[in-house]
Amino acid sequence: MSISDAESLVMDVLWNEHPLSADEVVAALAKSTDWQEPTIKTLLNRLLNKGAVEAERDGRRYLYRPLLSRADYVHAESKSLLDRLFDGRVAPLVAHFSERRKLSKKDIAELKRLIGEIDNGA
Amino acid sequence: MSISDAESLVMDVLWNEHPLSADEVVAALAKSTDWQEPTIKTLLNRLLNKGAVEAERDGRRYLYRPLLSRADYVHAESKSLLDRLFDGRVAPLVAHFSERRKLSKKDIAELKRLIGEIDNGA
DNA sequence: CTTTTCAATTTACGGCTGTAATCTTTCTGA
DNA sequence: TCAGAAAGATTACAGCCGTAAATTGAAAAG
Repeated sequence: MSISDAESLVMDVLWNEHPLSADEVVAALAKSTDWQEPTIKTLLNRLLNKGAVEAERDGRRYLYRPLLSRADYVHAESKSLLDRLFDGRVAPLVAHFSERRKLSKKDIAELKRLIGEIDNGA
Repeated sequence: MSISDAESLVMDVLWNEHPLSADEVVAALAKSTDWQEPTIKTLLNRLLNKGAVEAERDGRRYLYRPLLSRADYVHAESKSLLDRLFDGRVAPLVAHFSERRKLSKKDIAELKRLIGEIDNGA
């Protein structure tokens, strides 16, 4: 039920646009990786077996679409990190990056806005 | 140079207290895992070979202490997640948890405090 | 000095992952 | 209808990981 790093790059393509044929996935990944076509076929198959994508027949080929949502994936990954390293909470992570001076201006501005939003019940 | 999940539990013990003998590490992990002693010896050795811990002879045994700091480990793990999923920034992660209503009162209070601190140059 | 006994090191092994080649099936064009 | 091509499915294989047993080496005890 868990998705490996390589598999998640395939999911990225499908989250971005779907349904797609295997060939289209291969074309999209040619830009960001140097994987051969059979490699990507393997990854699609593993994702199928895991139930992370589904395939619908379209003539002689299949069209793939994600079953797992990107938001759910992101959440599972993030929660796992927070649980392991930050007592399951978000604030200690922010504190860590703040201590290391790794918050950008943009981050700080956005955090302010978020806190403001939350404050008036948004 | 990267530390696996099982290895990180061993590091946790050493970050908590060091130097420790292998036996002491085994004793500490007996509480949280059901690993056998040889398993933990293996993990200590792998960490040694990776340079994540060092060992100092003490009679017939060794005393282990971490070379990699917990803060550096936490940072590397967190940065990797942020890079993969949140465009390398902290704020989008906070936004994600906010959208999912996964920020505790405690989180929100602490975030407010952090932003306040940053604002007057702390 | 020899034997026993620990602690550490080496070896083991199945499963998952990254990476891919090969085989099989099924359209499609001749 | 038969051969060639295209797509998917199966098989491969080395490295890492979780988990641990077996071996070695050195210290302590007799």
